[in-house]
Amino acid sequence: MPITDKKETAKTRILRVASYLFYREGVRAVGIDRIIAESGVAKASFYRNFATKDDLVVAYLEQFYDTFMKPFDEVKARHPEEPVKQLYELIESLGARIDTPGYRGCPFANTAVEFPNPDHPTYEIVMRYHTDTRHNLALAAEQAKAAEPNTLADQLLMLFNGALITAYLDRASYSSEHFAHAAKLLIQHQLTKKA
Amino acid sequence: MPITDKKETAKTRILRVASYLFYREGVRAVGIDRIIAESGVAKASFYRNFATKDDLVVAYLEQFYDTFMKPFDEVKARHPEEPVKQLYELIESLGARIDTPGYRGCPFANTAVEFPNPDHPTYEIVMRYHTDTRHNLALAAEQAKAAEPNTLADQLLMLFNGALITAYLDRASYSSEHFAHAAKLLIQHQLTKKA
DNA sequence: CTATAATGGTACAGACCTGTCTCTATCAAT
DNA sequence: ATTGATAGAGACAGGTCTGTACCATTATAG
Repeated sequence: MPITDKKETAKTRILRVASYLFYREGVRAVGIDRIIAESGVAKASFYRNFATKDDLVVAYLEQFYDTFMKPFDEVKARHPEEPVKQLYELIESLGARIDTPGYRGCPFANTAVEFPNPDHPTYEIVMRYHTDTRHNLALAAEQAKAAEPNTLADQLLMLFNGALITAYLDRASYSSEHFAHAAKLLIQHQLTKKA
Repeated sequence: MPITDKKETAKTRILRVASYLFYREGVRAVGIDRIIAESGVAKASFYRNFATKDDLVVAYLEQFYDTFMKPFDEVKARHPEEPVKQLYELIESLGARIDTPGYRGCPFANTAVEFPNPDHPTYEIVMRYHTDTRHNLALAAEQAKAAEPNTLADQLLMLFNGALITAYLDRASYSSEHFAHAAKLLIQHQLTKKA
């Protein structure tokens, strides 16, 4: 096996190019041939690293899973004893992600729209992303002593998903300030409410 | 030209079957051959009524456009002098739509995900749906004397889109009560706030 | 230097997709 | 009954897609 990793390996190159194209143009719209051409890789090399296109799509989502979950760990580490601050920073984090150039919506939602069949290999990771996100939100809400942590988690998740898709559909009608303001309103209402 | 319409014409049959399949399985996933087979129509008849598949997709979205815009007219007619009631009934209307069996997300958002290219023929109607919805919300917010009508419209649109996509991605984490409650909270905050 | 593993290039098979074409059958109006 | 519009059935072309096979090339390990 190779010791040096100076040159980017074929597998990582494929995954990088595929992620870029899948996210920008959609999974179904981007064919294997295009990925091979733009990553400068042989077709055989592709199929040696990914048995099927679906396997590549799952790997693409796994990457985003890590990216999307990291903020939860980060805010927990940064403010271990301040759950409300955790929630607020999660809001900032999502707003920043949306304001990033090249933003094209939520890759999990997008993939679920392209492959609605629960038998599809992508179904599992989309659900995992969603339930984990909801679980983390509920945990923070509970520690923040929200009156109804699950209600708050559901509402925040709804608003998060709404921000993600609205900013994608029509940039002009989205504002990170309006989003953050609405989210904080939902949080504050749950904190001042009697359980 | 035919006088009687007793038998469903080929065009409406195609559109009905295509709408069902496009909405359930996605536009790219459903081919012309399948639509022809399931609507019991000849291929020539199909292309006599729709020059291309894209034309059919646009017709499919036009149908949904009417469906999605109707509630705005209805609530306005029902409560012409009560804009807050209009907003509340719009919330109810959306919740009811989501709770309908066979619900599979927002057809406009779904199509935009499948065809992100602004040059695609579907782009225009998706934008039209979105801007019209936002405009109608802002109008009601203004008449309700919201402190910042455009802010409220943006936030409601975000929450509406979020409810639509969240209910699609994970039915278990969606609740029409939680949605309605969050929406009413945003409205009430804008009504009690000083301009 | 040699052996081994990873890679590039490319042709190809089989399926599916959109769209065109021809021919035949039906049906309503005159 | 004849005519003209509408519709069904299906072959076919040209392209694209996924996935396989074969062979030459490069680079690294021993």
